[in-house]
Amino acid sequence: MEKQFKRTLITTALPYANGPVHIGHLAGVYVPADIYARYLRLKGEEVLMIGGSDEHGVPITLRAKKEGVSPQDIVDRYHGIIKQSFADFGITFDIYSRTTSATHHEMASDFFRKLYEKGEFIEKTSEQYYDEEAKQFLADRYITGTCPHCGNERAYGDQCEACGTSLNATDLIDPKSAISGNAPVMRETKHWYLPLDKHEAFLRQWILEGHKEWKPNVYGQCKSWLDMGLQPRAVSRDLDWGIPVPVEGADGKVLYVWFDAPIGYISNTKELLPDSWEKWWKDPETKMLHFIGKDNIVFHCIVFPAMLKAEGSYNLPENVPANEFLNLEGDKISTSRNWAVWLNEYLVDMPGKQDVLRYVLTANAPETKDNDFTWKDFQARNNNELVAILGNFINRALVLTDKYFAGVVPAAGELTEYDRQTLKDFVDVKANVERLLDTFHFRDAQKEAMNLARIGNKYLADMEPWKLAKTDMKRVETIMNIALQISANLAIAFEPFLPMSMDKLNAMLNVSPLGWDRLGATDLLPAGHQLGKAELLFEKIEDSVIEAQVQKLLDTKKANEEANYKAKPIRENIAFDDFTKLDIRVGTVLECTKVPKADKLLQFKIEDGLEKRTIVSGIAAHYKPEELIGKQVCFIANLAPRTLKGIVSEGMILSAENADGTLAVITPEKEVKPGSEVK
RNA sequence: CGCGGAGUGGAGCAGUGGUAGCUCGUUGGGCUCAUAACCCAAAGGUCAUAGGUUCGAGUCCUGUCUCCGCAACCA
Repeated sequence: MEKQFKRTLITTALPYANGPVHIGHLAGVYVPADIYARYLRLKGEEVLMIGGSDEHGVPITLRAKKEGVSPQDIVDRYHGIIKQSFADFGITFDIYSRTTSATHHEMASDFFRKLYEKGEFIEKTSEQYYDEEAKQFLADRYITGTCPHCGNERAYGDQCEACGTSLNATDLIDPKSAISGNAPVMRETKHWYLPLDKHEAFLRQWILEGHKEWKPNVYGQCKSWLDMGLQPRAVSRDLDWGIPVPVEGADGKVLYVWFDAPIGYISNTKELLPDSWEKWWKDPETKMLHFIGKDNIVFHCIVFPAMLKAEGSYNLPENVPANEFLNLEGDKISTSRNWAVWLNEYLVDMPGKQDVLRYVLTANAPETKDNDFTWKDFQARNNNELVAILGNFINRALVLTDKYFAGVVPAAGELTEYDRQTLKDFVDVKANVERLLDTFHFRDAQKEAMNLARIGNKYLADMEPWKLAKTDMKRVETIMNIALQISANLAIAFEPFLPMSMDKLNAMLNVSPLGWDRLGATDLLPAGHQLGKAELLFEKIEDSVIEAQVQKLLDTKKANEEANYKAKPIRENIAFDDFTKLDIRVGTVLECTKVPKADKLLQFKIEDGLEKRTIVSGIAAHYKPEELIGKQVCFIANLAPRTLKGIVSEGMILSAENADGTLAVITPEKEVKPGSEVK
């Protein structure tokens, strides 16, 4: 079972280049990957860490259009910001490239062509919306129209952002092309599909039998997909931004982003190592790991391996240590709602505190379930752990040495039993940290490293060298020697986690970085060694700083809500006859129950003055059934019936909707006879 | 009976069969070298819930409830 590998290839999820990166990205993917990479490098192992921006896909083209610039301008901007953020946080990519690179275009094209020539694709023709003036097919995001649910006239073909409903392009009333503004027509288009079903048996064996050691969330989701049965997935799109499908008769078609993006891992390796990249991808002695978030599990465990397997010459990942999501102050992190801590802004507000964030995100990493980032917790971990335990211990050791020995490492004399026990604990720390890192338990590994500082604090407290200094300076020499050896060990143990602070510590100890194999040694600092200048490793963070960050979040949230609120423009005039076609009535709610197995639906029995009628309405999130019984509501009485969850709904209850999506049903000001017309 | 993850002391989290643990917080004490930091001790949990398997269950099985993500659903 235990395979031996010569080298490790680490890939990190490619962030999408239509915005900066935030703490969720860092916590879920890049910090753990970087810790792991640094750890292996410290051990002297051969390791490569690959990253890059994902720069194709529809959202980037839409954003470009909105801002009146080219897609290339958009990706250039965010690729730059993202790359800088990673560099600032000490994420040690061997290469951070991008999917618009020439190398990647060539690699992805070649990959597609090889699968094409091997007959690994199937071709299918289907009908999609086409813009005759712009002469192109329209992706769902390129179609706008009236939302059939809330009447929002600017709903997209895949989703209405006003009511949050996900839609099919064909659901939109009065669809319009986002490019020309014209009504699109249906036209046939051909696409290539990767028949995942063909690889199902292999994947089932490979994952479910061969990789039972994968994390439960990863294994569980793979099993779920495999048990549901895999379907062919389209690998091409009608779009002009992306990598052209490299076969005859594919004009105007590009590779679908999820096909092109993971190949970016390969391209970036090749860009870095044009001559030896294949060793990293095809030599079975290379161990490949994908660091990703839970949203990417299916692509990295099912789809990409199927692609690699179909191609035939590549390795498959050995493990996919996917993390869950990080929330922020109790709410889901959201780019569109600006609910995030952006890395580039953090660096402005908290200069020099990259390691603090790295520490907090690791200490509270969403390894087994979604976790919550709060500023209060950030402050507590900084002040109570980094400052009080780690920083304070280092400071105590150095200040005492400075005071008694003018900053020169004293020699250790005869060891007491207590000294020996303390030194022995080092060795255990090394073994524990290694075991935890080897199994991707970064949170626990960091905690174990922190234990070393606790051991140090306890040692000083128990030995009380400041008291002995009055009577037994010889003994103080030994004590301080040991305290300094602990400090030097800390510099090694924390190197993967807090690289910048450990650089600082190394300078304070006046040593160059020590290798991982030296961790646990008790002679890292020889007697007579002159230490550098003592500084504070970490600083306390005051309440006011934290309050400012919380306020900033609340402000942006509020500003966002207000900026988003704008009464919708009035639609074009209609003839009076059009209005009279609508039969709006008042009815009394006789019964109201929740529709089982549907989150949003309430089922009503309405007294309409004729025969009672049944209406299903999607307002369960806003009203409890009993709140509405006995009330009068307005409804459209002559809307064609429609079946929802097996119930025939005979009309539509009218309600007014706030910008934030909350609803209020429309009720007559005085009670009227059921069935009264609304005019 | 849609799929997956999760429900453990005040907070955040570990813990996949053998005396319930960690960090923070709280309370009391000690120390004073140190960034009012450090050290010790204590209080605090019927491990969501009901059954079952077992000599023994937080840990395995079954039912129920709740939360998160995905899917469906918003006439």
